[in-house]
Amino acid sequence: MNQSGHIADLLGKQGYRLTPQRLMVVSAIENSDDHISAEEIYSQVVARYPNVNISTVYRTLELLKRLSLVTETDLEGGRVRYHPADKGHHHHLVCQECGAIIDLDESLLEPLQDALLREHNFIADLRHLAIHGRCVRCGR
Amino acid sequence: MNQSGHIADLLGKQGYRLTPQRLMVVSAIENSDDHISAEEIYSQVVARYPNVNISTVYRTLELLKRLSLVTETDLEGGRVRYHPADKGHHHHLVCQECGAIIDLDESLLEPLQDALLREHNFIADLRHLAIHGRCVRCGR
DNA sequence: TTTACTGCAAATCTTTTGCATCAAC
DNA sequence: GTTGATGCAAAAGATTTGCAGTAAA
Repeated sequence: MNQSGHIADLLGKQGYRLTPQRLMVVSAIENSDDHISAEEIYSQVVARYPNVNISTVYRTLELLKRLSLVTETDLEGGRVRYHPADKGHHHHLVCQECGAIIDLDESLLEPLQDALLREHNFIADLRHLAIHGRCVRCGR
Repeated sequence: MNQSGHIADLLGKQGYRLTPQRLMVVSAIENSDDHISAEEIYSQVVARYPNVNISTVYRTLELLKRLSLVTETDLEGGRVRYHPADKGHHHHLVCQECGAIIDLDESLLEPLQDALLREHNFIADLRHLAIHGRCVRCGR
């Protein structure tokens, strides 16, 4: 299980250079409570290091994805969000009304996963599923 | 239950002008076996009516969405797909390896829908869920 | 010193918008 | 004849890329 700062270690061990830009991108992702977008990461990094470029953020995210250190999810449409790959709970209920994002317990999806395997021989990758609908407050 | 051509009727009855461009966009959606993208609709329309503009396609889709005559789904990322709103509920298994799209029976998702309502008071809109993973042929 | 990484600017791709013209009603 | 719909061109938003300079190792 990765602790804070682990992603940077892994990068270093694999021979990737630990530039301040990369470290700040990684730390933004690790310190985010929830999924974070490229733009949000960029804002955080720029605050301390004003001349970083957003393309560096994207290139770092690309690298982290390739190494399976972060996962990307498309919770909205048109803006992808990132999240450390080993930080559990990757299911979300997204309210179409108010935009609220509710974390979903993994166990609720196990029966579905089993059924898909049984009836369709389909190995479902349910690590980052987003289910849209209406939350309690927004009712129907 | 809408028959072929019904969307155009509905548009007309609501006072929207039945331009050839609109009719062709609507017909492309109605005749598509599966979900169709804006770009694909555009190609079909341009083939017969070479000077239509893709912005017209988007404007028509926008209108049809607003009137709940078509539904949009985000099966991939970065490109949305369209589908007549009343053409049954589609769930898809999307193979990450070969891209195959397998239609999924609605009943498999009912338990999940119930569980979400029960445990989170969340009214899930599972009309167009896409589940990614690996199909039989691509194994794991 | 080497070459991976970065910043910058420009390109891409999808979708949206302003505006003058045009055609469905 | 009106007014809503279209075409065009340009903008917008997210992401990618080419290239020459820079700094991590």
